[in-house]
Amino acid sequence: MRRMSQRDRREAIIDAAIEVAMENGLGATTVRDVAGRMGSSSGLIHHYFESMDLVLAGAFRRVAEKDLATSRDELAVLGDPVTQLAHFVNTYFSPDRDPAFQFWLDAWSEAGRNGALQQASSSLNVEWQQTLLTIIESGVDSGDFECSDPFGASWSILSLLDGLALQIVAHRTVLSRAQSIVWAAGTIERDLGLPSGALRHQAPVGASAL
Amino acid sequence: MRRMSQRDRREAIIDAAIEVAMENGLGATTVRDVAGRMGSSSGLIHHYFESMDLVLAGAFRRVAEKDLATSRDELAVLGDPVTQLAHFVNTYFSPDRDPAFQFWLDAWSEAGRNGALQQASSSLNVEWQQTLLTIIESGVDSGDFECSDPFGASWSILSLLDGLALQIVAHRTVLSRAQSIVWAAGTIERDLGLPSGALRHQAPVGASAL
DNA sequence: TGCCCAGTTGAACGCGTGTCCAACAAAAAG
DNA sequence: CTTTTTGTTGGACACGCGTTCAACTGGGCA
Repeated sequence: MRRMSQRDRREAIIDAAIEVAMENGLGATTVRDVAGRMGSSSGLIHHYFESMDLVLAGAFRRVAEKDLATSRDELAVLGDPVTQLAHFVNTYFSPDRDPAFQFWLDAWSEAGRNGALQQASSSLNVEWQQTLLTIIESGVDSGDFECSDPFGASWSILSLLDGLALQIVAHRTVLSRAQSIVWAAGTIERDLGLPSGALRHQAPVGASAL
Repeated sequence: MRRMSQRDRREAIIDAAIEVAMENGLGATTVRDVAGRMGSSSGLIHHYFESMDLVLAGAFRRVAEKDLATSRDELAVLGDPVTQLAHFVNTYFSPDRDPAFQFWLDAWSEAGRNGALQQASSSLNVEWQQTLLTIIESGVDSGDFECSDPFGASWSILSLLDGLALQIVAHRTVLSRAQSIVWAAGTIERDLGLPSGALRHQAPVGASAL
């Protein structure tokens, strides 16, 4: 196996763990599978990570951080809060995000039994909520939104979206993505005092919304 | 070990599986643990269930069905739709339901990999949604609620509640139960054209709402 | 060129897993 | 009181798990 620096090897291990977890689930990701994916021996993993739990927490953290960063980058180039929120809602159920969302489901389930995972999961959930909070606050400032409790609204909206996404990813055919967008948009518009349809006036960017 | 009829033994196995899964989680529930809890040999389980996956799916189904039945019984004795919905929202985050909700988290996570679990999980989720739908429809009929899409509203409200409950159970301290009730009630009131505070005018029944 | 140390190996350890099945015992049928 | 049926036993099997560690490289420095 090609030698690497400590930094590179740690990254490579996490990369391999992500690939395996995408196929088998976080909970079913084993040391040997990760080593096999890397093309290395299994002993190598424990030379860089104290335990397998830390590898899994690292894998989740990386996937979730990248997903969040992508979302923030997309929001950054959009002008007003209404457009930003519309984009947020219209892309939340994109099939592209399904694998990352399965990671979230695994993390929420495992959080009670894996301390490192719980920490990663809860802190990243807070970051998503803060992303939403920033949009809402700027919308209240600009007069686009009417909301007396932006903090509560950010948690409510995120929870609504997560609850719907959960049905889509876990149960596949119970809810359609397009339908979920319409329902979420309606509830959020009422929550923020927006006119009906305000969050749906543009097609989702780069996402097939079936 | 005392002999039982096929029916009783199957029930006893599921009972024992539930007890174990309450402590260790669905995914960490083993044949030997279940047998030990029953005080029987481990071979007995496979005399009644083709595989361990079916035992776990059975355990989830039983817990979720009982939880649902309890909720429906409580709703049945309440008069008007507003009171029913208020009860629904005020009790959804009760600590009593935490163990059952952890079962849901496990089921949602495993659904993609355990067919029997996915079927149980998705059909029971639909039953919860239908419970909500019945309340909403009767409220629309009685003129208490204003809602053009009761079906969509039922899914949105359930998803909002699940999303909040998920934070409470998986992350423990990120959100408080009382706060979540207030947020959910606010959003639902706006969704159904209720006056602000309509769903919070009574204290939760038999639930410490910390 | 030769040494040294960091990166890497892979077998071994103890334990746990689901599944299987021949043997056993208790209840029911004759 | 036998015989048959049926619920139950518990060890065997093959495998997989996370973790450990002495032995083994191979690249960079002296």
